[in-house]
Amino acid sequence: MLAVPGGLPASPGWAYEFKWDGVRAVAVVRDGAVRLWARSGAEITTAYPELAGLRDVAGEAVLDGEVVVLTEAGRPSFTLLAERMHVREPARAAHLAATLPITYMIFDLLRLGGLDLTGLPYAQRREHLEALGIAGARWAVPPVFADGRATYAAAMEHGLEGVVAKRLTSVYRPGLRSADWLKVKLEESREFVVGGWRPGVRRVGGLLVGLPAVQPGRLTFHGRVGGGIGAAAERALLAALEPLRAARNPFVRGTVPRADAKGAIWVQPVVVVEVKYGQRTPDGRLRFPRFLRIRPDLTPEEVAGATG
DNA sequence: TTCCGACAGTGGGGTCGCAAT
DNA sequence: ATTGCGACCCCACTATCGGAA
Repeated sequence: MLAVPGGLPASPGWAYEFKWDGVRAVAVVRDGAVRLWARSGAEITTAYPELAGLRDVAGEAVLDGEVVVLTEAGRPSFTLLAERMHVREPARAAHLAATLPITYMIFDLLRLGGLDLTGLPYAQRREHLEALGIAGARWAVPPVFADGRATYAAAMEHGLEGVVAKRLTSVYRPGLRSADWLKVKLEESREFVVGGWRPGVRRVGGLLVGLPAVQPGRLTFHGRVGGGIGAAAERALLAALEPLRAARNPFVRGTVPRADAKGAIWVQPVVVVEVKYGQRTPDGRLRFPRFLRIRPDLTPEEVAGATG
């Protein structure tokens, strides 16, 4: 069951959980063994050997949750988890389980003792889940809250990805994206300067964007933006960028990875665009970026620099 | 006839493994 | 040894098409 993007519900009758930034996983505990499945249907058991211990706590059960890697600050890091996601070789997985351990955030109980619980309302499934008393070094049942605004504020304070609101009366619908679960993400939008673009299937595939560098007239690279460019926006972007074609790369030397520069058409760094995104990666790139609008009212000088 | 929802397609940040260069 | 590419993970958004209203 998947969540639909939305805002905080105003009506009562909802439970609020933190949104965990990791990999969704269903755990099947049966016959003294634990098997894990990804959203795609692929089995991912061998990637996370530290969850084998779940066999002792749940009996016969099917659990739903999110695999995360917590930083020292206690915040999930998808970037760190990425190093573990693809590992299938047992020896390497065991080594990583010791050096970069994951935590399984269990937030739903789909089967217990041979009984299907998906037809029960959320509130009752949650009661059964909590009654299991699951707690361990590598897994947890994270808390649920009744106050949406307070939960959102706490997520913001702790630098989490957002909040998921779940209707208390809703049944579990496997594989379905349902409005009974709403994900309310913490997002930012700000202005960047366009330093080039890459043609794609469309005329404008993605924009290479950056922020003014210390060196005048140059940019530090912050990633590519291709999502959110509709037909009208594409026309406007081409009209603005075509006259600015430049022979040289306006980004500070060495800040644009080779793979990003491939096929790029450079422009004088003049056009300012507003970009919406989730978070930034450790090296400053934008995660889930999408184009919002051109800001013809702003000049690069008015866009805060790379440090701001 | 119009509207809406599901779906495919296009774009993004990543890692890993393998094949081609 | 490097580069390219697809397979998996996370995703947002647009355009399209068929069915419901």
